Amino acid sequence: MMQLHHDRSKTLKTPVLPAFPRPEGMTTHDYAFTRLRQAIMVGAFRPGTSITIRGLADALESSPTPVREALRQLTSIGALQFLENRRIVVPRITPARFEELISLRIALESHAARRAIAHLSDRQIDRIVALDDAIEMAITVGDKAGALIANQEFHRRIYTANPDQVAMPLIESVWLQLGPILGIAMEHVTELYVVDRHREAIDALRRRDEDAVAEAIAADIREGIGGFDHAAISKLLALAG
Amino acid sequence: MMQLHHDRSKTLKTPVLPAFPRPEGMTTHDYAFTRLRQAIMVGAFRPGTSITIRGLADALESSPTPVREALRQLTSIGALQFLENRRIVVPRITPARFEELISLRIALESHAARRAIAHLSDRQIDRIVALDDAIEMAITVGDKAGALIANQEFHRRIYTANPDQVAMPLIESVWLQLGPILGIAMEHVTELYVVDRHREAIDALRRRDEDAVAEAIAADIREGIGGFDHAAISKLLALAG
DNA sequence: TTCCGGAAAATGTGATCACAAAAGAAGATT
DNA sequence: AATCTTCTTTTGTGATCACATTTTCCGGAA
Repeated sequence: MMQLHHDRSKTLKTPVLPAFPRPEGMTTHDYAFTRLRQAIMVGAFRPGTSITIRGLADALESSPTPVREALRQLTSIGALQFLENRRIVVPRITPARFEELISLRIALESHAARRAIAHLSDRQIDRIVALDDAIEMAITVGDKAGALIANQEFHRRIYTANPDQVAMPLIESVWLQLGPILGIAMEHVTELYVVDRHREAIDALRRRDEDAVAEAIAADIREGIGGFDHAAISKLLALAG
Repeated sequence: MMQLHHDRSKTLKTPVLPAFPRPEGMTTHDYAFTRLRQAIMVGAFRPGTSITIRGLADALESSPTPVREALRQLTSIGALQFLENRRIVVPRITPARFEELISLRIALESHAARRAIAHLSDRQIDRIVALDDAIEMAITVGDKAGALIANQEFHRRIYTANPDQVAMPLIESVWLQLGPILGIAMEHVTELYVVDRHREAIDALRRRDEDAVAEAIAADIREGIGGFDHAAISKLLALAG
């Protein structure tokens, strides 16, 4: 494998991806997929951005085959879209679609939280509290991306406590679909609010109170990214073409 | 494009897929994806079945590249699994995982039904009733696969009435994950029950009664495939290796 | 028979290339 | 200036091949 390949040495039009080193033994395809996925999840792409296979292959210093596979996978989970004319784009979001995504997030995540409660040990809950501290730390430092990732990890840690859980991939699909608009929002919001319902969720977890946990998670989503109303989303989308 | 390629003319170990003609203009990749997806959805594959890229490429009379893309997409939605040793298999199901999937189906589909109600016209409801008639017809004739597909179409038709709906792909992901065990169940169930809550759901739709619709859908799932309890699933899985 | 080791076959991976379709650029026509 | 036409470039698609890893097979030793 690993033959030489010629760099096309052109100016890359492809957006710069947050780089991360390629773990030993990871396939080219998997690397491309993971890196793209991460980039979309944290809002590195704008809605409507068009992607080219060869451009990405050059950026990742590989060839079209594994990149195309990665892009295809990303379309399967709603992160990208292959249009009729065979162009590849980051899906555009309408206010209505945005509201559907938020509503779906609430349904999925409150469900996942309920199913996880029985599996959460006190020790695990302590580790989740630590994560919440990390979030507030990132916020005070002003590290938006860091806060975002830590926040996702906070939610993920709760839901995946259930070893037989099957909802996490679907939840992440929704996160991916919200990624692009999240990127826009982050740019236009100068200061980060510290309003979250994490403490409330944690208390409810400690009490093993299903309804309270579900309500705290729902409120957290509603008041977080879900807090953008119809008009705000329209404005954001207009600002970013 | 469309160069010649040599048929390896061997006995194909790959399970026979329900054939369907390739629509004009559809790419090889898309054809492979659609056909495999359909096959898995109706239970044509057993849990644990292993798949090979070249085998499928031969069966579909194409080459590894587009087939691999299709398989990769199917893994993204939980229909297949690439193992560590790079083998591709239909995921195995444990009773606990089965229960999680059913529970997730209920959460997702009752949510999708709620969000669809406002968009359903009386005319659309009439068409859904016709679909329900088709299901009962298929059942009396003994056409299991037909009944299954019509049943899925019944659900899909309701949820997709909402034009901004985003849950359908996730719901189909869950259907795909249930497909293999559904295939086993269909083999070991000699007679088809006609117990469904479709009439109840339709009446609730007509009344635009959100809670009643959600409850009817939930009951339909619980008493349908969801009706298999822990013991029954274990038995089914044991019967089919 | 059982277990081990090495050869042979099968299989996933990824780079490359030819092809077709789409997009973009440039010039002519209205 | 706007629109259409033609040529060039870009881009997605899919077949093919070389390579590395894994699996399978088979013969010999315990």
